[in-house]
Amino acid sequence: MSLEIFGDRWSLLVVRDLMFGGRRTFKEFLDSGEKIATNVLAERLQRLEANGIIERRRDADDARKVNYALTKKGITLAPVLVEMIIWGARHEETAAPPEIIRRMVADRDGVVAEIRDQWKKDRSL
Amino acid sequence: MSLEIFGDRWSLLVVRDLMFGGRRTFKEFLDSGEKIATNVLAERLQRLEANGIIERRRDADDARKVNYALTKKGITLAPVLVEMIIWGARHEETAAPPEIIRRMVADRDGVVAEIRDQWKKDRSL
DNA sequence: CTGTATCCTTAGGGATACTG
DNA sequence: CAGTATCCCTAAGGATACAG
Repeated sequence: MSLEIFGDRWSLLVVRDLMFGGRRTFKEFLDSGEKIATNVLAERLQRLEANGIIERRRDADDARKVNYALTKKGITLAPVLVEMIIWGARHEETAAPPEIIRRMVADRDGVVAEIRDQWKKDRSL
Repeated sequence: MSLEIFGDRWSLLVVRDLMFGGRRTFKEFLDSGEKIATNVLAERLQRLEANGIIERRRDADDARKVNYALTKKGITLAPVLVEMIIWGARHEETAAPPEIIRRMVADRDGVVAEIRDQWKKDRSL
């Protein structure tokens, strides 16, 4: 089963950050609010890469930097993540849900389409 | 986050069995293919009940039997589960996907609606 | 910055026996 | 049948130091 991805808290968070959080570097993931250890993050990034969900490339400008990005396969996770987030928004008391989440609730498929378009743009740079 | 549910392999499997597998008793969950230990299953059933996802009732006929069922909140997980299953079907080589899964891929919202209707019927018995 | 390498602790979970 | 109760053990993960 695909539970390797869906059944894992940390993998889900990394994909979420990549998909909606605009985060792409090791450090950015680390600073994502939730406290993840460096070894754990490294292990998950490897696993996600092995599963073809993300890919890593060195930054063109700064050779020390590494950028992670969702692969074509990875971006297909959007509908699942969006559905999870909608569910969460409906069943937990969030003071004021961010704009993006309100839009998901109102127009799920529209937001998924946007996410895909944005990914294509970023990718073709 | 709702990761208490989504981030847990066993919880996901129980909900799946309840939603699509027609399983409702402790023993049926145990025999679900995946090998889950009795103590683990018991713990997850409690947790899911505490979270308002499932409810337990004694069988009307056989007092020794206990039936589990999705609550109103639990059934709202259908779109998420369906989306996960569709993703899985698309990215793993399953020899011959069961009918229900083929229907999900073809008509996601239709299947979700059916699941809900079926739940209502079962519930009003 | 992007990780490895260790160490150490704990929770999760398998196996099994047993109870109401 | 539907769980509890143990025991035991391993793998996951937190903390921290260090390296390329």
